[in-house]
Amino acid sequence: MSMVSDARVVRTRDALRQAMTELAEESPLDSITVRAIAARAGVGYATFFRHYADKDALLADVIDALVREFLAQAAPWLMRRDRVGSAKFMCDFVLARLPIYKALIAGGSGETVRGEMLRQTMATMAQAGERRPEGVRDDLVLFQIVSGILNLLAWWLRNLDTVSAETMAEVIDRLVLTPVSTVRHEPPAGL
Amino acid sequence: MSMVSDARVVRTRDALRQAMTELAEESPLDSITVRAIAARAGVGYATFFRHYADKDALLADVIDALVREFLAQAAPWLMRRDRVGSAKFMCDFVLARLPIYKALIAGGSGETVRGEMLRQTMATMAQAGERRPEGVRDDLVLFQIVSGILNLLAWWLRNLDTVSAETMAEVIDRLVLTPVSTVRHEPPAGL
DNA sequence: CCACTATGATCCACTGTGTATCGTAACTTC
DNA sequence: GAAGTTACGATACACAGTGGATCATAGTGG
Repeated sequence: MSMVSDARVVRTRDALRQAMTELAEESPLDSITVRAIAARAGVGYATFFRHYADKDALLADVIDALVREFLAQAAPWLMRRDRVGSAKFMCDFVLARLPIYKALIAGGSGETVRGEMLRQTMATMAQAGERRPEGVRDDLVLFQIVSGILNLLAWWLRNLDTVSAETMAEVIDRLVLTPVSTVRHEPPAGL
Repeated sequence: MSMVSDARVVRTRDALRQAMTELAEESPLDSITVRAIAARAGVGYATFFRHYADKDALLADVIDALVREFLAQAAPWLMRRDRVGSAKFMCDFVLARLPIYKALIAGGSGETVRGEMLRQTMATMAQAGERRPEGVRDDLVLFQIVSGILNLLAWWLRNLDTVSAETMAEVIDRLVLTPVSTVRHEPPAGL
């Protein structure tokens, strides 16, 4: 994929991603400047722009990696049809990486996370040769699954003290996964 | 509420809200400058800051008015227990004000809309003396209703050409309203 | 009618972005 | 290990947008 053989490039980009992650966990995204990122990464200011067009491009790169990690680990769970088990895995996964997910999902850039999650999920499904369920707008279904789960997780991350991962998994199953699975087999008129 | 008797103030604020609305329908929110808003409103640049702390404050004011309008007209529908009818009303309502809702919900500030919608809905319910259903985290329920509907509307506004309002109302009912209503009476263990 | 105050015009300091330049240091390839 | 390539740090700069300040003027409410 990435035809980068120069060790300096790898080092710099890793440092920038790491710096962005750290800063995102410390302060709101809008207040993070390119200068702060470069400083934290121990990298010259101008060097930043040799690797990323702007702050959002770096953030997208960070999110891309996070989503990739999630999908890789989640794949076996999603193969089985154990809905509550899948939901539980997601809750535990987020819980184990609390700071950054709190910053991203509950913070301002849930939009970007959702977009990247949708993109990569579609790509993964396409290469897995998933067949399209007939009579159902499966882009709407996928959108609802991803958005619905991210929504509930966003709420949960702001209410961790009052709701356990087990309970949240059950909620996700009842409010998103099960409803979507029923609509898949018995679509409303018109879809 | 607003203790403003000076006609100039009313005129200026109306002009600013109107200008913000027009510009939001024309271009992405981030690219709208305070200078552009002031110019469009036919108002001096410095005058803007005499009424709003920044661009977001004005946007919040505009959204506040939109949500207020929605809740006022939606109240009768929400009193009845006709879920599909309520969903249909929402779809038609948004459809009748397409440009601004497309800019806000499908655009970048869905977060603000959701927040304002949650705030005002809670306030409305509180003053209507809605009783708290026992054993259910009703803040989670309300959050899910508002977020879920706004999510699906956001998708719909990007796919208006392929899905009718009637179909969308049915989808909203099946994916959000009905699931939430079942969890209300039979909550998952732990809530 | 008059005191009051919102307004328009303009200036300014400040922050952040993104580009350009240049000498130096590090890396890859052979 | 040497040579050629290339990324890097430092710095300067043009530019856009913000938000606060001033002051004469015009509109407003009592």
